[in-house]
Amino acid sequence: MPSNVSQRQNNKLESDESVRTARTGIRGRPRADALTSDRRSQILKVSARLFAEYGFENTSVRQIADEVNLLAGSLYHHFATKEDILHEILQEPLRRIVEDNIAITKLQVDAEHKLIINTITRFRRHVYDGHFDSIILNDGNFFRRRADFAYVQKAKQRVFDLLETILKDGMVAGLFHPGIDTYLMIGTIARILASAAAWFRSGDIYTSDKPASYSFDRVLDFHLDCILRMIRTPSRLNEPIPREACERLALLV
Amino acid sequence: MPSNVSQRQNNKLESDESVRTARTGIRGRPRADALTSDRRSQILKVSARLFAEYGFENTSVRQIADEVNLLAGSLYHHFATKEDILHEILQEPLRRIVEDNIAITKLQVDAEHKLIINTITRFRRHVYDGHFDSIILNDGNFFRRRADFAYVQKAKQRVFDLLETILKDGMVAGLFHPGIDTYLMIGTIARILASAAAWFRSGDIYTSDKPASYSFDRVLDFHLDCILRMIRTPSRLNEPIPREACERLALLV
DNA sequence: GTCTATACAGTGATAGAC
DNA sequence: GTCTATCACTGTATAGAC
Repeated sequence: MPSNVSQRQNNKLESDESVRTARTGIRGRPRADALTSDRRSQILKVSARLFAEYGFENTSVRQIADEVNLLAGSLYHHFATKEDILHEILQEPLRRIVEDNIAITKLQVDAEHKLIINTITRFRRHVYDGHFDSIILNDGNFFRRRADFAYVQKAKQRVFDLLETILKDGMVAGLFHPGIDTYLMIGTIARILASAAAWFRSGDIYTSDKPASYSFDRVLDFHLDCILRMIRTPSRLNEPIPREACERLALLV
Repeated sequence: MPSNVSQRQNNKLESDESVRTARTGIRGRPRADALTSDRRSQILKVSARLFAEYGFENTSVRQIADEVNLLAGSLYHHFATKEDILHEILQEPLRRIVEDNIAITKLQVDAEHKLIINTITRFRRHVYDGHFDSIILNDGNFFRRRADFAYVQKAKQRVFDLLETILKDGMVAGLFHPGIDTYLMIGTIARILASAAAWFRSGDIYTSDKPASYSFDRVLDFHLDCILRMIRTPSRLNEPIPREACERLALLV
């Protein structure tokens, strides 16, 4: 899954032509099979990728238009402003976060299982909603400055609230060591998962003697291990991590 | 130290006027006491702050010029390009990283002490070279795209190399548990410290029931504890963290 | 639904007067 | 060392023809 998306092809002429002929070929007859009203979702998909790579403010509407073979002006038939595109990109991933949290809260398992399931789920989302995740990470300053994007912070808050509940429950149940500063630990766990997923997506290789292509599962296991070491009460450190059981439950989330 | 720098005052007219009178008042007589040839370092300081807050690409030369009470064109008497300003901002913090690494390598202490000293040093740099750190973090994509900034990656590599040596030594010495995947652990530790420092600087408060103003030392202790839990061989988990001894050595670094 | 054409503010950078 | 004036370009966005 790790990939390097670097080549910013300057395919203006080439693609302009190819598509123009394609379009003329079906003039007046909107195909239902392919991407008809899909212009809209096509724009969303391309924008998400560009925003993730260059940042929202550093992506121009011309760049977006180029990649969907439109002229800049034509974008404004589909969206009122560039910011509206961003709003719509954020909508679904944010909804998923809320749904995940509700589902995990309802589970009838102990705090450690919930922690593991939450970790699996969050890490999966971070990795597979990669564009969303990059945007949230890279344009964090932008979202903080702009009041009309405050709902982004609200979703983040929900994630923190769930983690807080889990940590406190686990401490009461004696599963986690009693000295945990939940406030600091919540932030630390969240940042570990987000930044690890960003690394995993980018496929960044920093050390020479490990060309290393790590699988999703291996990276996930590593971080589960780290998090449980930070949190478990020492006497429980050698207990196995109920990975499979939690994995099954995580799929239902 | 945590602060919120949000207000981007639109004081163009106001400051334009006030300064113009101030300058006319001392026309022709450059004061030696204040900032004479300091124009240059003043520009660097202001630029670092702006780049850190808005990102390099989203900061305009006019913004910089405004804040040092110059016109945009005049900046080009001091620097050839906007990118040169960035190059110079990066120079010193990067040099410090290299020096830190050399100093730590030379220390005659065991791997765990080195790990702790390295953690203290890195965290301190992250927090107090805050502008540098924000730039590295926020404009990471920019640096990765641009070959003429490759030296940034090189410094990062040195940090990783040192951590790798420490981890391997500690495992051989039986101080750290033997199963550590050093490659993954290096990245995880580095990201934990960088992202924790970014959080600490921003003073971001995400949970309602903890208004919490954490001290530098408290946050550092928390992360030292987390890192050692992840790494120590279980039987050594209850040994105290030699904080003071390492703190003294870290000050010499 | 897309294109042509354009408005208009902002961008990094330069030339030459003072 | 700073200012004035300006260049060539890119930024988001709009109006109206097809």
